[in-house]
Amino acid sequence: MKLPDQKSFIFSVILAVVGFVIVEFALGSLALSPALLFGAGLLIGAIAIAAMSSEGVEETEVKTKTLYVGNLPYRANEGVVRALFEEQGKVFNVRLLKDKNTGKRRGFGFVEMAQADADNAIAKLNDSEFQQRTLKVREAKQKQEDDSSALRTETDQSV
DNA sequence: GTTGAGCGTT
Repeated sequence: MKLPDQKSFIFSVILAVVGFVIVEFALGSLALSPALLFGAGLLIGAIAIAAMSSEGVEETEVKTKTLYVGNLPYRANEGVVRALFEEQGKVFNVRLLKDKNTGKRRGFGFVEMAQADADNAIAKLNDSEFQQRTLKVREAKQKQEDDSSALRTETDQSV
């Protein structure tokens, strides 16, 4: 059993609270015991979370790898980069980083693809010309949260 | 509206 996204989980909790309130109003008019109302609310919440979880597990089997894309032209947006990488495989996510203060594009970003397609995209798109600029496509360094045993970060703290 | 080595946010 695996939990869905953090966003889906939070949404499930909200749904559980809403279900609890609904049960309160529905059964409250019947003048039942508060303990029974609380139990019914927890039951509705559990059913809601189980339903949301079963929906999230359906597509959690895909193994993705994050790619670092550098030396991008400033005029490039996420749509063009996504279209470029989709020529090599399925693209799950594209993030072009912008400066937090000014909001301008910083000229690099991250593309999330499948593992095989990601390796193919590196070989095809690295040092390739894109809008008169030489792209730098490499494997992303750290921020990817995946169990890929290829890169294992070991803490070098001395005993 | 500008610039040009780099590894990041919900």
